[in-house]
Amino acid sequence: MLRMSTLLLRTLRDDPADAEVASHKLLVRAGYVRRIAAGIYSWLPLGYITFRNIERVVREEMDAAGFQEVHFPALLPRDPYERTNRWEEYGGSLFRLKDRRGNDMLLGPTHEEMFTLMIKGEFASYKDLPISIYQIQTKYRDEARPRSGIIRGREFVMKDSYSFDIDDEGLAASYEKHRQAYISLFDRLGLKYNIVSAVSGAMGGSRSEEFLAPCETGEDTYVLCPQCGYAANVEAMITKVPAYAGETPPAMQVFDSPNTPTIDSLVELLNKNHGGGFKGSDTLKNVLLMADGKAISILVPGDREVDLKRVEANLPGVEELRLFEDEDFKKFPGLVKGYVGPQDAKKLGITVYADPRIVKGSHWITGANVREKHVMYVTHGRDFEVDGFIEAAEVRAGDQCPECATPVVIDRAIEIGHIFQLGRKYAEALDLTVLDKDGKARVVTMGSYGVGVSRAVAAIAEQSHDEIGLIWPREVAPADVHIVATGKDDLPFDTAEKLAHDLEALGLRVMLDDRRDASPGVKFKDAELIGNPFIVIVGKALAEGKVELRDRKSGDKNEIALDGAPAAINKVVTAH
RNA sequence: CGGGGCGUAGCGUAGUGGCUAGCGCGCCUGCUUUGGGAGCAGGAGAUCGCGAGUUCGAAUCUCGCCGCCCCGACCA
Repeated sequence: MLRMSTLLLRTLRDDPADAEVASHKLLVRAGYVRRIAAGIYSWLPLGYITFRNIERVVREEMDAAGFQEVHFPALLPRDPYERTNRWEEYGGSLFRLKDRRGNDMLLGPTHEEMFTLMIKGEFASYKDLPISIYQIQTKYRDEARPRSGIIRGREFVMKDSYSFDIDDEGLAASYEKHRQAYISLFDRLGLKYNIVSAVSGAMGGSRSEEFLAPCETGEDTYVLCPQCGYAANVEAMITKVPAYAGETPPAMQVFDSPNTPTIDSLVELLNKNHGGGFKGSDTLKNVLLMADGKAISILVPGDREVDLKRVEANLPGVEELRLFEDEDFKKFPGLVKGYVGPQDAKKLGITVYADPRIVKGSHWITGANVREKHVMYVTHGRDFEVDGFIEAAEVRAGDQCPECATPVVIDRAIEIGHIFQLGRKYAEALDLTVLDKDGKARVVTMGSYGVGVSRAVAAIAEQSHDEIGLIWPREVAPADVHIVATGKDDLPFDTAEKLAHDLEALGLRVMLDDRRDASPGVKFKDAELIGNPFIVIVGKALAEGKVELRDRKSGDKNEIALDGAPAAINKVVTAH
């Protein structure tokens, strides 16, 4: 039983000055967490109980799926991370340190290497596969900018699991098992979420989905179709465009366009000198990028910006991607800043990628590769060719859903889980093979799967609170029932004490406000702030032999007879 | 890493060169109070982030450092 009279807890009346988002403010005010350093928090009793409840749900669902729990150190040697090149690749986000002998060590940001080596150390046969193992571990990432309280910390707890299979079909099955386990665990945690297609990106796998918990303060942006439920990370959003059905345009026509280095200035000139009705979307924007030292041009409709994150996600293998700088223009004298067109790309030695909207046969107004001149009727397939299509343009609310063509909405969310078909990258780097039926060595294929356990505390708080405090789903709340005793004599306190014991005997978890010196108002405010799903008030109504039961979320209040109260309360609570 | 802001008691804050650094919450003591963050009286608690400098005098001005928050870049 949690007794308010002795709990290590001091609720705060004011929002902390360094908190911006609701979860951060409330978790601090209600006495769940305290900041130690940027992105590093300690858990007070209430916070740690809640945290462990979430951890327990995660563990139970992992175990139910048949995955085996293991545990690695957070403090790790450099060597395994050297072999996968991540000692370097991880950059500034890796906490590096040296032991007394000068050996390089690190605090694990994620544990692919260690898991791979664990399987390699124990197993060597296809008969041992498939297997999935997991841990619940503290991770360390020296984020450039920790933010939003415990949503994005430098130290956080993650459940990470890894599947090992002999072939792609096995991987697909392991992936699906994890997907199902995640669905049941997030459902149990009472989180609202969308499963969103993601881009596997630099990790080099194939299929990947994120579990995103929608909330305004989330830092991930994703696309959602209100009609068919299609959901995708902005990087993974697919553009579907019908084939060009218009007439074949006349031959290219160059025109003078002084002082029109931007799309806006070009459209203005067109409408002034060439009749009205021109829009930014009639023009073709050529955005020049340097990709690992190679010049590429991205073609998008003039009214769209290029989204570098999307480009990067869709250009696998490229390590450094940046916009053209003046230095780069010097190296390509044929490119005239502000007047670039794709017609002469071959001649200029530039690779051209087009947004899917630049369909074959469509014609555009674009730069003439000559200062102060543009061209119209520049036609894809006739006047220029592209080296490939790429998802490059920014995604906007109202863009068409690739599944059903309904206008999509754009929403924000917190990433609470990520499942990922890793493939053979780590197995190859660390030489994880097993012998197959024919006695031949085969590289194992892996999946990796993460749940942010500490982050889930904040995600639930974000999704489940009101102006006056937190509102926990029962399974994660510090207690099922928060009993408040009010009054000046012993009766309400003795009654509350007995009720607490009776409820515990029925299997409920109880928090009891047995403070004799606090006023009723303080106790009510604290109970509401702390956010247990049910509040029982033992006070005034005792005169009629009743106690009051409140539903924290709905605010519903009911008086119930003290006689038989434990059973009645138990019934309401367990039906929740 | 670029831009902006902030650092005064456990928390929230006032104080732009001049007396013993002020107030609210919280904390301690006593009395009263007990269904919506009680009242009165008394009290404890602050090297004003750290270090240098300017000055008769610095929380206040200058320089350096450290820390924290926000926007962006980054984020298996």
